[in-house]
Amino acid sequence: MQTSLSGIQPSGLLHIGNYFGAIRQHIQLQDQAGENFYFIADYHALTSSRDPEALRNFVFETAVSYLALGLDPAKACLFRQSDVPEVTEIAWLLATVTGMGLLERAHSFKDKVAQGIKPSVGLFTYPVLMAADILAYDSTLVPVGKDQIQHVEMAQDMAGYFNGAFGDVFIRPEMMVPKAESMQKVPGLDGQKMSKSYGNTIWIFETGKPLKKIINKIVTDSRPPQEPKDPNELFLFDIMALFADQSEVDEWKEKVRLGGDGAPGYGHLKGFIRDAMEEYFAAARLRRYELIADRGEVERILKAGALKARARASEVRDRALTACGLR
RNA sequence: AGGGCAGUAGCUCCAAUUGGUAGAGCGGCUGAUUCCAAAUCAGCAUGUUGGGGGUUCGAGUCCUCCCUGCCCUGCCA
Repeated sequence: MQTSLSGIQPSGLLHIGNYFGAIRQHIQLQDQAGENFYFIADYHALTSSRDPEALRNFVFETAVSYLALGLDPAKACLFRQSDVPEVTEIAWLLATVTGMGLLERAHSFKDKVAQGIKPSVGLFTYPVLMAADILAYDSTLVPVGKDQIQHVEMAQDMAGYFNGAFGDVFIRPEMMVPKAESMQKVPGLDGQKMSKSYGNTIWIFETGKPLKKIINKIVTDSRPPQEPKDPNELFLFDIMALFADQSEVDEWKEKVRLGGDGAPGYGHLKGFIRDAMEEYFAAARLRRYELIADRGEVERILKAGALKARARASEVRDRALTACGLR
């Protein structure tokens, strides 16, 4: 039987890059046989948050977003990372078998330091906690984006170190990395990869006038509508393709390629994208409003998830404690 | 642990007379313009001056304690 594990950090509002890059695939997994765990990585978020109220809101908003976007609590176990204290216990056990060198080689850590961020010990040991997240539920499958491959490899390494020293305790999970060709490109407003750190994101649930303004900010050139253009070099169409049918996108592209009086300007294309996106997330937006109105229900779902997650994590922890001689 | 240096807006700052209403650049936001953007123009806001306490009519500025970061010298489970 397969056990999958997905996590997401509640460090901001979720954007469409998060959705098409990760969330959508995460949610699809719930329909496969086996168990599926989804955690909101609030311990991880604390490595960068100093604002308790904001963190609480982001955790809630992240839970609501997953549920609104289709996560079904009947099929999947959604919980807060910090509701499962066994994870931090396992993290300590893993830390004792993990060399400094492994962590010093972590890309994400080196990147943050290169950005000038003064790292806390928590940021440095982030991969250890993440390994504990992965190993605590005996997960067999971990879906991740390219940027997280190294972290999963490190989790596999740490499982190997511990098992090598103390016997078979942890299950080494497989990772599932989406194939490049199946990944839709999600450029940000400026054409770079959409990312919170670039400040070029579009919030999933944006609507109305704010949505119009943000879509209009998509960077274009100053060529007039009549001028024939190669649509494949316009990343505007990559964004459009996320929300519109292939045939519709092709129609627009053809008009742009031909140019002339019948050709749409960038403004028209943006108007179409805005409407398509608004429609695409319409149902989810409604569910989000309902969930926000019923905080208690969201809390109940998270608590129920935590109960199930703890049951599993405590089994794994006990196994580890016994193996290494602490019990 | 001891000694030294530093902390001002989201970011960067040798702005801030002897103690006298906290500034600039970048970024951000609003509007004009534009098919939409960009550029340009007009306008707006940046803030517990790391935190507490004290002196003073009045503290970014002086005193004190604490926090954080960097450097030096040590100590150690």
